[in-house]
Amino acid sequence: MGYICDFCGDQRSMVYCRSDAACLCLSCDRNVHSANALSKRHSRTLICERCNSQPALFRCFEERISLCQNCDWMVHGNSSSTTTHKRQTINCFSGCPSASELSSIWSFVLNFPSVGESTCEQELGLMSIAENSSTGAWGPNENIINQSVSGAVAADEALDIAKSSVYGGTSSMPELISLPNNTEKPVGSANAPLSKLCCPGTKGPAVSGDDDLYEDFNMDEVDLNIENYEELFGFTLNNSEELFENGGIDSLFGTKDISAADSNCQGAGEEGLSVGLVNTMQQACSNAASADSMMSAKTEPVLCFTTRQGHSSLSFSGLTGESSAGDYQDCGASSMLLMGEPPWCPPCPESSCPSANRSNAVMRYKEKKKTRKFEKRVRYASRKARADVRRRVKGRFVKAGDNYDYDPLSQIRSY
DNA sequence: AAGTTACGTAGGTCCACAAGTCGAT
DNA sequence: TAATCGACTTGTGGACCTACGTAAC
Repeated sequence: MGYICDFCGDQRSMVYCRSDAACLCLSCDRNVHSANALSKRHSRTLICERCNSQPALFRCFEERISLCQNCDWMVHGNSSSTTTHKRQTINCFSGCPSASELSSIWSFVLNFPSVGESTCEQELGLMSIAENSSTGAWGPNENIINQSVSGAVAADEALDIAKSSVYGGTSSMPELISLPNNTEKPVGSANAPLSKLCCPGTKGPAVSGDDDLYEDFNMDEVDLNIENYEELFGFTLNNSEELFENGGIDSLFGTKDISAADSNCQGAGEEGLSVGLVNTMQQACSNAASADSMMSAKTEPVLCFTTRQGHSSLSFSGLTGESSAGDYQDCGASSMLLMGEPPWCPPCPESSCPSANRSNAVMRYKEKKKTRKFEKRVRYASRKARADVRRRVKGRFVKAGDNYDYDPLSQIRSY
């Protein structure tokens, strides 16, 4: 993936296709994605002009550059001179838009090469560009993010963000939408505000105190029972720790139910806080953390659902300061969240897309897990030192003084 | 082609106990 | 507020066991 079109290897790539994990020039993009009805549904966006490998999420007016989540943070997250840069979210598109249509949604891109009109628009009868309409998406003004604005974004705004950023078109708005709100906090920021998940049915905007934050997500208004978790997450959990640490494929992509929250969560209950939480999904999303990235996090990641006095929130955890943003972006699945398209809101209503995404996710997960296995990190050297010299019976530790069949020091048996 | 068996691989579990954590005093 | 104490939890590695996938028959 990079500067040159992955398909023709000739032209400069301009578009990133999440489904294909490919960088394409506009011409190839049209060719590839006009091939069939499924490929037409691939959502694409511009390529980050900084790293040339990730889908861009924001357009910085000052820098005149399109940036992915990670690069956006690199550019705007640390320098006080750039934190106030105004930025516009970059919409995804699908179908086979013409150059002029692309220009209309990405007005900041001055010269779209003409790629000719394909017939697929007519065939499709619609084109699901996330337009800057007044209702379903951000208008130009609405798109502007000023980083000086802190923390949470109002629910309606978040909904609009999701609508415009996740996927165009009018069909199948997800029941729960992640907020691609990326810019406020760095990786592992301990006090990051809860990211908010909003639902189309939620009531009006609530800007932001912590309490308001909970108000945006009202359990009474969201059909979020246990049966819906699979729909919600794209997978179901039995134990979040199992999910993230042990990483059983079944627990991630399979059919287990949510039956027990992590003990870390359970201990957090106060004042109706049913399940505790550790960090925030915002952190996960803001660092382009994919599911498997989070799974590979080195410290106890937790997925928790919280309710407090009728207010609810949802959070992922597992990102710590020792994990750089780049760590989360180098994985294939990152685009899922980078695109503002969480696994629980498939971009297309048909079942084919989720299944394809799912198989891709499984494949990426397996590869990641394979690699991760050999990266075990010892947290306490002293404990390792003890374990290394401990006497055992068939691999198990034995009480001091008991017979043993293996002594790491002497390699002899006591009987 | 379908079913059975053998084999390899991956991951979970078990054990004891020092070190760490946390609440009570 | 700081110090101390006790109860509880965590983490560590090697061997074993089980589940799963693949190949051969």
